[in-house]
Amino acid sequence: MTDPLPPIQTTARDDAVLKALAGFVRQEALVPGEKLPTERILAERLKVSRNTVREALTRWEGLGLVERRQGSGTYLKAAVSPDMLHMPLTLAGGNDFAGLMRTLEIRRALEAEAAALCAVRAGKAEVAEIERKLDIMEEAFHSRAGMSSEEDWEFHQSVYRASGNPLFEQIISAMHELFHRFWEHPLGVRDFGHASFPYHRTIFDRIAAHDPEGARAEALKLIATVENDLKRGAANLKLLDRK
Amino acid sequence: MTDPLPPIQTTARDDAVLKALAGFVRQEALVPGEKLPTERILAERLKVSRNTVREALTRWEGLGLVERRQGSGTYLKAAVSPDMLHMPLTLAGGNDFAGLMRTLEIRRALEAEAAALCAVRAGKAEVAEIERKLDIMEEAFHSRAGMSSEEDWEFHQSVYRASGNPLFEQIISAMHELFHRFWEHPLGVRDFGHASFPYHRTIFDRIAAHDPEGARAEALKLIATVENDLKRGAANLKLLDRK
DNA sequence: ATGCAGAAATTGGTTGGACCATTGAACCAC
DNA sequence: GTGGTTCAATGGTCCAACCAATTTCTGCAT
Repeated sequence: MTDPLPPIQTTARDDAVLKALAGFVRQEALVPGEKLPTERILAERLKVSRNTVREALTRWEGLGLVERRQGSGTYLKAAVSPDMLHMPLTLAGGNDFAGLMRTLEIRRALEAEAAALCAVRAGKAEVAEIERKLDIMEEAFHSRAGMSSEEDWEFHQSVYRASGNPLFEQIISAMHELFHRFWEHPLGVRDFGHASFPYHRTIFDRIAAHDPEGARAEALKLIATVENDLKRGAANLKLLDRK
Repeated sequence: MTDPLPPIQTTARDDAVLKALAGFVRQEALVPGEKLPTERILAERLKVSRNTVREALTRWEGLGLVERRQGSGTYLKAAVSPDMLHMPLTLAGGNDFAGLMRTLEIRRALEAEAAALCAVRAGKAEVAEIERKLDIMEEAFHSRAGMSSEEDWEFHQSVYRASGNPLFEQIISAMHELFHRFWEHPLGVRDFGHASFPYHRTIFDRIAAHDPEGARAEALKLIATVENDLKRGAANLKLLDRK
């Protein structure tokens, strides 16, 4: 189905720069965190203007592949391979309550599937790692008498990782930053997330028992409690508005 | 849990440009397809260098919000609102069989949830629209004696739309082109997708009956058949390699 | 008038050079 | 050591010009 006559590329300077840079990263075996050559050096070595290099790097920065620090340098932020696919999503209106509910629906979908896959695939090491995160979370919960979003997030991430499919973690991580602020001070509901607490262990139990459908069901229950909390929070806000 | 000392932002020129431009788009009520001011005009009006304008536009271009055509102008490509959230995803390695299976797992997660939500929310009009797409698909199936990926895709899209959450369609559409090439010539399996055909109607039945869990279950079955077809295809390829 | 080829204006793409702002390391005084 | 100071390196911004693709205008032939 490939176009038999692909348009010739007479000018694609910045794209060529990115391809060359991707090759460089691969050849030098750079890992996230390392610094790549300065813009001036790249411009000189690639025989292009520094502005062109900057446009290319701006694209990668927008994709979250690199991070630029003025005065310091440009650093690799994520693994880069030549056959990667860019999927820029722009979600309109994630700031209000409705937008938050929409993102939560996506999370419910992925959370349930990740838990099910995890129950099938997680080996002993992965199960142990999840249990470790679960213990840490429960410890934090009891000592501070409330949900801790940080430890909670760590637990879920360990599940995503053990699912054997890195896409789950990528997508949910990208969304996580989006509603992070809401997660912190969630609409004035004091014991936010309290109701979801017990389901973390039930999910783990189903995963450890290698029961995919059970894990899926428990994950759905967990998200349902979070949804209820959110709705309660929204109701609170309405009351406040009306006062 | 918010960082008590967030880093201050002293300079954010291009970001400011984007914000100003977003405001401009909103004020002028520009819709996708319309042309926005030239870089030179923007630079003059915003009192910044044309380079800065270009960096900002490069970011938007990378996010798929605008399209630049040399000699013609810069055109709005998607709706833009000031409170939108960008979620650039870079998925490594979607070209091989394993990558395809990974994307399919994401699709299974979203498909099941979308079907369930659809069963809850779809009104009469949405159900009718889905049935229309289903009829078209079945018609194409019988006349051509095989699955038609185009009509099949249309059906699923109508389900995503009726879910009431645009994120489903956005995410899956972005991934769709990823495995589109595979979808066309699916690994040498002649009756690819054949097994999934009946589940389209069972999904629709569950949606029309407003049975979310039933719809979820049927959607899971459908994806399972596609997964099996894919595995068969992979086995075929292995045989071919060995010959 | 009409149609069309070529000139001219428009617009994004690229270049080179300059300067500013921030960073981090080396250095120094206490 | 601690806290400034200096200084080179680096990303951020600016400017002015030119290139390349596109669009628009112009004028001639019909």
